[in-house]
Amino acid sequence: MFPLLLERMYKMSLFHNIKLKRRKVDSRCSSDGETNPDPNNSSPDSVVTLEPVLKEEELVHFASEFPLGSGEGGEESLITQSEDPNRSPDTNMLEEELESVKGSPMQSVQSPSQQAASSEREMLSSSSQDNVFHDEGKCTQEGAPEVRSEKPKESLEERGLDLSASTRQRVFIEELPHLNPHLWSPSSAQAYKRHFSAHEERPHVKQQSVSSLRGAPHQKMPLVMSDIPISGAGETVIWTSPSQGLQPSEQTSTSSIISSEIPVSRRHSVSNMERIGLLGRPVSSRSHPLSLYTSTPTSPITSSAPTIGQCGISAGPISGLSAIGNYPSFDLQYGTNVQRIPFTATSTSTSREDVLPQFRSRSSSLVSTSLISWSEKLPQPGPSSPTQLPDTQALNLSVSGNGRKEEPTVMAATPSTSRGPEVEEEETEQPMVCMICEDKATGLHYGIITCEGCKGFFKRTVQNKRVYTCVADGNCEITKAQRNRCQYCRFQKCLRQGMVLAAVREDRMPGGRNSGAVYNLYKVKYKKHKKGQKNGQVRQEQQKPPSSRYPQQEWANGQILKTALTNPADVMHLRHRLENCVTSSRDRQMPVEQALSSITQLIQCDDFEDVATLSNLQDLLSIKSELSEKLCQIGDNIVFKLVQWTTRLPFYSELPVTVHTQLLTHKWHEILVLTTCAYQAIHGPIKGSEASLEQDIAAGLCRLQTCLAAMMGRPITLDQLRSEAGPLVEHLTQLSSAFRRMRLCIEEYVCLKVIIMLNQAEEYQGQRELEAIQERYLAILREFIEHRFPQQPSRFSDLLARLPEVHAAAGLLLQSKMFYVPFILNTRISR
DNA sequence: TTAGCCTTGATT
DNA sequence: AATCAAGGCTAA
Repeated sequence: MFPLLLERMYKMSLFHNIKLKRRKVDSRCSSDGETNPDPNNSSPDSVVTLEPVLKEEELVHFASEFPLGSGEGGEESLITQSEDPNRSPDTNMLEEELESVKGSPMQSVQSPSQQAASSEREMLSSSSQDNVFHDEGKCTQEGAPEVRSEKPKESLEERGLDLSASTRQRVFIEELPHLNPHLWSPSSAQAYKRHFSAHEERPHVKQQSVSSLRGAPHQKMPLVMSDIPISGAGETVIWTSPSQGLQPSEQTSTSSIISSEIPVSRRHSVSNMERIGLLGRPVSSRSHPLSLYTSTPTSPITSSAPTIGQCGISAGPISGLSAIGNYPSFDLQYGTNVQRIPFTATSTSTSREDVLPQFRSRSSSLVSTSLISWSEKLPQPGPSSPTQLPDTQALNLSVSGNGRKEEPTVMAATPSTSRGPEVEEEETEQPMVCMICEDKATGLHYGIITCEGCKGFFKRTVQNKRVYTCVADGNCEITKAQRNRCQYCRFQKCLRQGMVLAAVREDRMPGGRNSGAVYNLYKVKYKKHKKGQKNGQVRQEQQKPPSSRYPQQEWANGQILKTALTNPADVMHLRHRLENCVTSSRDRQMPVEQALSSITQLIQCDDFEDVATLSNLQDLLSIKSELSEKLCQIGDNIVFKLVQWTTRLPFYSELPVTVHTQLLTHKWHEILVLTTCAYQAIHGPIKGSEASLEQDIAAGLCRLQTCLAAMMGRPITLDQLRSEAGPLVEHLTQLSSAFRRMRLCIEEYVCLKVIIMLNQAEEYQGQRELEAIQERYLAILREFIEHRFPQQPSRFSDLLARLPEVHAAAGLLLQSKMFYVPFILNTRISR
């Protein structure tokens, strides 16, 4: 994996060079001399000395021992970086890996500091385009705005954020045991494999069923989360966020592998690549974000009474940063020992066959490929998630057993149409279909596969900074026949599907290829690129959001919102105060262009349909697998998408991973509720006959009944369903209905989502930081609403007033542990 | 304004 | 030389 990474870095440098070449005319590319303020800077000296090398241990981070977190905050390093004495890289394998990525594009491998230094130049090409917005209103004729550098990056410590070394090494999802479905059952690694690295897997590996890898059979049909037994040797994948603080001295101690693989002459380039980076994610957290856990049973499951299928993320209390401390409770709950096993080629290929059977048959290179692919996928921001990639595409990206790569075929279907198993594309050359209008596609354009028409449309829109308006409700269908009816919706779809603004060249230079930075934003990679590169990790243009410019006002908003979220009873009072705030701050509004641009960013981050629906529900219903497995798949899905979304957020890099962890920990269920209900409201069937709420609820229960019966393989009475899921369905339906009535639009939804997540009730060190960001999005949302719905002066506060309902429904969801319910309620409209 | 076809130029 | 994804041109 190591050379693979290096090769990628080298590639990055090549792309970067192009970029420089292309952009050097731009005089604004100037901030290179900026010192790096980030104390996390893992390699400031590498930037200066152009010495890119990373210590191998840093690149190949394996924790061989994981203390189970004794402290409340788990402050001791959770990941001990130990050299595995058994680790002797198979040279052939490594070379295979290297070979397999020849010609591959760079991936974002960057230290946190590099990010600070990186975005300036790279963002220039997109910054002005980011200001294109897509609603009525003026367009930004002034041209490119300056790179947002008015907010000098304070050191994170100065910002009161915990950046102790151990904290920096903290695990991301690892800190969310209840959020981490991998802690639920042994099937997790397999499930993650499906999600993350199916693209690279060899077919024969894919075939392995999870259950066949298990030990003892389940004692009984698991129905509730706490019923899911972990009764066999299994494994759980945990994301880790390994060390970020590489010392320059360490970095110079290049391993022989590095020296041999990267000619000295290239190191400059590699270093440049590091420096420019892509979207500013730490090298280390990118490189090896996971390790494996195994679970072995120590006692029979102590189950609660059988009840309607519940799935879940731990039933235990949500405890945020002290999540590590949850592991013991997890153990207790499930009667298992959790043994952490480093996920390394050596460990999987040598002695731990019994524990990691699913990887046993894989070559170490494949394991490392998976590892790398994980690391590439997880922490990088981008407007679409890898889960979007159809499994069939993943299959096409698999490598053959001897490590040689097969030519990946670009899928032409939209994520929504390509998810199903129906899209078998094998060698048969199916005509490519435009991901926007389904016309005949002519290739990859601006990051996705489109027809000439949509390509040209996108180009014209961006180049001319055109602004469109939808005369309807912003949900126009875009097909070949109708694509010219609504430019607004067409362009929105372009963004949603992942077309990259930055790919439209400011300098209009024809020909050539795009820079790596731009290329890395692509959802689909160049056909020529080899399998390892292809898993469409799309990153979004990283535009440093401006610092909060409205401290007082927004602070007030934040306080009000917080109260609203925690004390629903005060909504009326809050609404009144909010309205005061809104009116009293009119003179401080952010420019509408900025608001719209930020919203566009959020929309790009948010793969709405993907996050709001279960793509493989049909599979879940039909496949004869154990219920626990199905539930875990759902859980995997949920968590993965949530994490993906988080990492793509524009402000992701503004907060330490630990904070994001905390945010997700506390808010995942509300986000889930908001997402699914908003989806239902926005994309659901138009209730022409104005079905009553009761009818809607009844319909939802019926659907639930059907799905559950199919999943569980036995009928369920409506009474049982009603008693156990009734209130939840009611709440969700009510919320959807309320959103639908007010015609919630996607712009509002993406803002609300961020606002909800950033609303942390409890105090902690970085509170102010969060509030600042939240307030920014409150201002953005308010601005948007005032602009888009000027005739609805109370819409902003009305919208916020829905949040307590989200809170309540989410509470029910958590309580019920039936996290799939909102998805099932959505499925009839998603399929 | 759209979209099909052409030119361009870096990469393979 | 072929490929591919940029931008350009122009008839409709």
